[in-house]
Amino acid sequence: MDFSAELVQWYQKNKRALPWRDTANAYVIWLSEIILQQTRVEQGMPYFYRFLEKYPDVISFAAAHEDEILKLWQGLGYYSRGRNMLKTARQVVGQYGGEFPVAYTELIKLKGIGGYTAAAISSFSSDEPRAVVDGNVYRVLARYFGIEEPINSNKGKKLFQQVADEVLDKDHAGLHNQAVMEFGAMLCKPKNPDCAVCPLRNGCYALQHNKVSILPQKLKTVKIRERFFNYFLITDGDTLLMNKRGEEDIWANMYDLPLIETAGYLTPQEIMNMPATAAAFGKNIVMVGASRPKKHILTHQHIHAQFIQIEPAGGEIKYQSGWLRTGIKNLKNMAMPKIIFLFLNNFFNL
DNA sequence: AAACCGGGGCT
DNA sequence: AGCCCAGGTTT
Repeated sequence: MDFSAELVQWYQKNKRALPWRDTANAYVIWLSEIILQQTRVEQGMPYFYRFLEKYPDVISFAAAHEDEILKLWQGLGYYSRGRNMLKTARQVVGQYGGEFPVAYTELIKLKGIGGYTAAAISSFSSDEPRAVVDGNVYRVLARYFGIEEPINSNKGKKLFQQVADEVLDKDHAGLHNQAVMEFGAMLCKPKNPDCAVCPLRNGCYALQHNKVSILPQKLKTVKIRERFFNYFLITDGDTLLMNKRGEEDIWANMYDLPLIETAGYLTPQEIMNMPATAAAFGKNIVMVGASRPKKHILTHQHIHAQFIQIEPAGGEIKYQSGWLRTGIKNLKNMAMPKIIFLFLNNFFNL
């Protein structure tokens, strides 16, 4: 038996009796699908009943006031779903004569209906062969077929939709779609799936390769640090003060300039007034120039750098670890981050 | 591609 | 505390 047939057989034996199943009424299916977006069945169920009782068809829904919809939606979260539903209901009444669309290409045009919901409504109401891809489908496909592409990358989304379309039973699209999702929700759960009793265990890549717990893969959004580097340009004849960076941070072991990092942006004058500046370079220093802030973008960090030229270069400087005086003619042999090289190259005409 | 939207259950 | 839920819209 193939993938789809196994799932459907499992589904027919184990499915929950849910009030929006066994209906072809696109309005009712739409109501349930919007409510169930990012929402557990148990949480959405009472709302579904309340909405259906108060608005038994799209005509009555479209006639509601937004305040009434939002009040009935209260506690469910993602309140734009309720507002979008009202827009869509009114559009269905105005443009489709109150006949809720069942074609994917029409449904996808409506507010609050994306690819998943359009596929769900069209397949459930008219068996249009469109594969649904939701959180459950990602999980089932990733595990069974061993797909390691992250589900939240553009490449991954395309790939999973493609695989879902390939395994779809096009003659029984609605049944197939419901089966995959129910299977993902009830058996192939995110944590502690019931692999021991799974009808697909023999063909499951993740189970055979001990990868159930790591699939599906998801790209975690790396938070970008905003950092503010205040560099000091201190020349003395044909030399300048440089800094060899340590092992820990970005640009490890490369050269930049003496640096005071701040938590946020400060103007050059504010930097000059900081006690840390006087402590490093002496009390009698004077700012003789400053660059505009420059932004340098790294994968995980945005560096906001500015260059402040100070004088005199006298003996008050307390050399910190890594600082060294270098001949300007040596600069061309020193490895520097691009933002430093660009500045020095421009300043000294290297 | 990432931010934003939300309450609630599970581990 | 972090992940996930029958995702979609906006920037």
